[in-house]
Amino acid sequence: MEDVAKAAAVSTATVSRVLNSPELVAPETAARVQRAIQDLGYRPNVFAQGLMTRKSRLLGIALPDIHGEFYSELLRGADAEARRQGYHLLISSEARDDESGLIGSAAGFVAGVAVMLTEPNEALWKQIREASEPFVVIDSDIGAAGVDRVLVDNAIGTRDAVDHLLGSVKPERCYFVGGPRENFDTEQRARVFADTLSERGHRPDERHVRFGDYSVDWGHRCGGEILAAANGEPIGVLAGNDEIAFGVMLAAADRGLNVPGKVRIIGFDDTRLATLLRPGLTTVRVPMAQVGAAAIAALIARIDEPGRPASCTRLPTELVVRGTSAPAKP
Amino acid sequence: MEDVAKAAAVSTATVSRVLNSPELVAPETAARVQRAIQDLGYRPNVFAQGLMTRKSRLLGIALPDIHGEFYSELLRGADAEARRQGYHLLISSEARDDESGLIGSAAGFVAGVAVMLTEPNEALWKQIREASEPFVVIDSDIGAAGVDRVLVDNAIGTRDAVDHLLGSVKPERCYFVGGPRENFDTEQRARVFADTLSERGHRPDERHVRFGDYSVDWGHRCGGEILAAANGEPIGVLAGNDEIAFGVMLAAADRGLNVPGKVRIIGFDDTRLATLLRPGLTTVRVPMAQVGAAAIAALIARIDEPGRPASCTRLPTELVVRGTSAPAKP
DNA sequence: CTGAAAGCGCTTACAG
DNA sequence: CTGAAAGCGCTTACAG
Repeated sequence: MEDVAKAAAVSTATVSRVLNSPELVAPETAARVQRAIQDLGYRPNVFAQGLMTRKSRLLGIALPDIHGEFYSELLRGADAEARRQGYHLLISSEARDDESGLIGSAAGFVAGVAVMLTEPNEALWKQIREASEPFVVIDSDIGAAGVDRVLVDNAIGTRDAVDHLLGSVKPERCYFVGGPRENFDTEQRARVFADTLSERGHRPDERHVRFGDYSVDWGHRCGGEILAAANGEPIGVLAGNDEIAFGVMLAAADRGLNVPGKVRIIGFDDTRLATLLRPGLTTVRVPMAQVGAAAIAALIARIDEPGRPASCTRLPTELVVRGTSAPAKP
Repeated sequence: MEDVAKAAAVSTATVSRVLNSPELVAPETAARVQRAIQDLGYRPNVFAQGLMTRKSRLLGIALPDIHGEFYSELLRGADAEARRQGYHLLISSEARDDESGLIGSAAGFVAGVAVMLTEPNEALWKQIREASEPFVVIDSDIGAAGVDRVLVDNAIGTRDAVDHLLGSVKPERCYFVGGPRENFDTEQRARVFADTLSERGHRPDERHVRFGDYSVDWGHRCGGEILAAANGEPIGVLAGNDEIAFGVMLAAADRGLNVPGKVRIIGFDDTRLATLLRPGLTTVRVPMAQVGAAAIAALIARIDEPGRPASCTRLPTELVVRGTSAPAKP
């Protein structure tokens, strides 16, 4: 920096101003300094900057140990947005392990952090509320006392999926096979599933709304039970994610039941798996990359303007019709 | 820090020494300082530290825009190792885009960076050689003038896979359907495939060793061509990755050819897909999490001891037999 | 074994 | 609009 100042025949203060508040510098001076910066390939020292300004261009992102594909999509979106705004992304996959995970170890390190919270976690929420740096929470709909949040709007996609199913299946022959009961997304999907059916005059009971985990195995098992009890007319299954949906497809195959002929299946997430399966899996797309980008955008917005009211971004989900479901109006 | 010094009735220099070179401090003094640190919840300022020492506990990792699952597995391994050694991981998914990607933007920021390089990239290599911070290269077998590398040893798994195929298929009826020709892994897998067959007295020609891309589509297409030409006895296919293998399975299904009865198929990577398919996909497991961990370990080793000779870690691959291949000795 | 002091490279009131 | 100067919180020779 000293060299730049010398080369441009100004003080280091001016160089600093050119970089941080160009409006305070006379245009000609600024130009001269810019040129010197170019010529000398000067890059400000991040540590010195951080030491003075008390804030870095570093953002943390903490994810639970979720399905690989989700993870990487979200990260990709987050990274792209961070980069676009001149920030770097620090990752941590231990949102679940150690409570003090990223939050503790990156304290005072990072200008803010985005945490994904898929299940209730009071301990973590407490830390978030007490933390000194800005936080944004992904996927958690609760405990939102003034904390920025980014959510997936499961309602749209779920409603469309149920309507789609009802185009060719009776309400009483529709099932929801979800992930863990505590999982925010599964919970919301289950609720909207039940509500939508209710509006059609059929309130599903607990045999029709099932909870388990996000695995092929669970889908296979639960699908098997459902199919064993259901004979005759076609049934419809909305799964909590694509893997569960695939499990249900397997259960149908076990019984020689044609999909979509006898069983109409809809997944959730629109992962790669959905496009690979034959027939292709009808599913509800969740825009994970956008979720990541939105979280980072919200975080930076808060850093830039700490006083702003807490935001809540809701990203829409969308039904993607492929081969495992019948057309809406047969 | 000043407060800690005061509380422990020592100078800040001593506090610093307790933290960085405890062996230089008298045990009792050290204990006193430690206690003060505890009591006050003191955490050193990372920026001030970085400003003095010229190095951070930050490591960069740059990955090409590869398949989600790979990406996240590698990252998980890398993150775990970094954390274990008290480092943080900064990610960048743009190893491919902008040449100056992570390398430029994180310069002087990060104590070292791990880059994954799956194809020749002279421009990137040049930057790596000229960079001031330590680098370790993942997956690239070339241009290794004194640079630490972490590689996957494709030879073991490929050889085992071919042997496995040859247990029930004639050498002249074995095919390799690879990814991109320039891809280091595909190239090595193809070479070992050809060599192993040659040792068995049959040197395969270009009809038996094919290159395309890492997609289901390519596997489907290429598998279709191969199966169209091959009738009668069973054939064996080693695919460049699991998705290609799945494409070949699809091609077999198109023609009503039983797998593994008429077509024996082996994939590569052992992704989640391999376990989801029916029949389960026989495949060669690539330990991605370990690759990530090894890269970080090598990077830290170099940071700690800049003079050490360049290391080259080779992680073994392993054949995992599932349903798409016949038993070795029928 | 410990302390006083200089300095890392920046930013930012404070004067002018 | 610009510069001199203080200071951010640490580390590290240098003395003792």
